[in-house]
Amino acid sequence: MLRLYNTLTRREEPFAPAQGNTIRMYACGPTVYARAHIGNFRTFVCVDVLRRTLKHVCGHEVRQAVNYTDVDDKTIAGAQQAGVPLRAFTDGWIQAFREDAAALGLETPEETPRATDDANLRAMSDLVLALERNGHTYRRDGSIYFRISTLPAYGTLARLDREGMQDGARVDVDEYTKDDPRDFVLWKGERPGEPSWDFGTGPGRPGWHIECSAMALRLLGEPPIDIHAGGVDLIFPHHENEIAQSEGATGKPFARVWVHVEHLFVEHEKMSKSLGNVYTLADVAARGHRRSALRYLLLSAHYRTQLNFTWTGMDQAEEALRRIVDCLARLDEVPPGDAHVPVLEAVAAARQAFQSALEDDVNTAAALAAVFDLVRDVNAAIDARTVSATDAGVVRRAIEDFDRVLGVVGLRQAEDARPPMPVEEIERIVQARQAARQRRDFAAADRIRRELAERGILLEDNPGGTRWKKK
RNA sequence: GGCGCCGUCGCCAAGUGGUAAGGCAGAGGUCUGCAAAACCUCCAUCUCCGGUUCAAAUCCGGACGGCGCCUCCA
Repeated sequence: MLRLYNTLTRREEPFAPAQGNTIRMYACGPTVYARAHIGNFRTFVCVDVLRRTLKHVCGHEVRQAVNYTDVDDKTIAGAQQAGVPLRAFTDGWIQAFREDAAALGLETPEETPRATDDANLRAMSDLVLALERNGHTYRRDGSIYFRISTLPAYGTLARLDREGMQDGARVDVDEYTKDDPRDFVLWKGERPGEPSWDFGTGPGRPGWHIECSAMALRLLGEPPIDIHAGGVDLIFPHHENEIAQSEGATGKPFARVWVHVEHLFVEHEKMSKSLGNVYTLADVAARGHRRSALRYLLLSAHYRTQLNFTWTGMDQAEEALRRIVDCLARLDEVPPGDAHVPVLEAVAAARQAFQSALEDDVNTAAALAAVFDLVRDVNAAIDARTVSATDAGVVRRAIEDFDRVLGVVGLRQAEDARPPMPVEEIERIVQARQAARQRRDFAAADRIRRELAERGILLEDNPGGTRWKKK
């Protein structure tokens, strides 16, 4: 059974869906005003692996919602600068996000709502009005605020200490007037030059926190939902406020388990525009790295530890992934025959270790170790000629199953299937080189290999023939 | 000021009471026309100091070092 760390209780807990076999999960998605960076994607990749673990290791159904925040200060400012309507502006960044997500092998969630869709705005307005009826709000200059003093449980998730947090804490300087600095806005009153909607609250636009509460409740059904996930920085105030809104309106707990992914650092520093270390997928690709290697790197550490992104780390990830893919390629050249018990045992041991690792709070680092243990055993067996095509199928299926969760091997294979030059040309050249080798014209053979290497293609001469692969 | 996390081999990273997984890099060897791939062997006592225990990287206390949150942020 899966054990998951719950931020609410600060401990690992056995996890099962509240009702039936379906997990209802919400994860906070991107604000679509720019290209998402690799730190954003660490969170999304980890949530993707959690999703896949729930499906393929635990055998649950998953109903997941991930939102696009397409209205806030940044998107409004961006649209104004670009001189295009807000919707057109955010359309472009949503498209960019989807491309990057696909390149990283992220599965598409069942629901990907946009905050500014009418159904969602209506849900937000209804939620605000429910809070108003329950006495949790006040109005000021056309805006509606949540009064946290009306909810004694406020601060439970973030473990806020009412006394201790005064000194040294930076004061929230908001353009809107609030009774208590920690009160937060639910609905921002209409302002010139800003988009505005009115579904009963009065004209304006939603505050940031309300969209997640409203869309989670609308799309995932009766609270509590099973899992709510996001980056650690969202614990406060975003998730704390989501809880306040949902529970203030419904009177029921909002989410059973809160999962938070630690931050990605770059060369030991927090990513920031002023340091110039905010990288996107395009930046990583421009350095000659595969998306699969980035996904691998993001999975190589446990999701609750800070992960330090470095370019040498990317190099190491490329090599590690190559080891798995090369092993798979060797399996293709194994002779037919019956199964060998030691191979089957190695596969069984790996499956067991892999599952245990993921059930232990999604320990991807340990799960990867199980994969590499299998790779070593299989390679040794291939050298000892004790692997048949029958065994190869068993091994391949195991690694395919592992990759249903990791999502990294298939990604790499797909990338490598698109070499920098036409496949037919590569194969023609390889054949020409084979002919040279037959004539024992090794000078020519080596020259051809060198030329291909310069064009990004590496050759491996094996007993069964020559294999080419992308550098 | 308050709350919290971390410090494991050159690099990355599991392990959280029973005597240090895995990956990358490195050294030697086997195989190979060469190379690659692969295999075999080698390569740490866990920041430091005390304490608890038959037994600690793992628990407790302290020191040093790094980091996060309390503000928009994945």
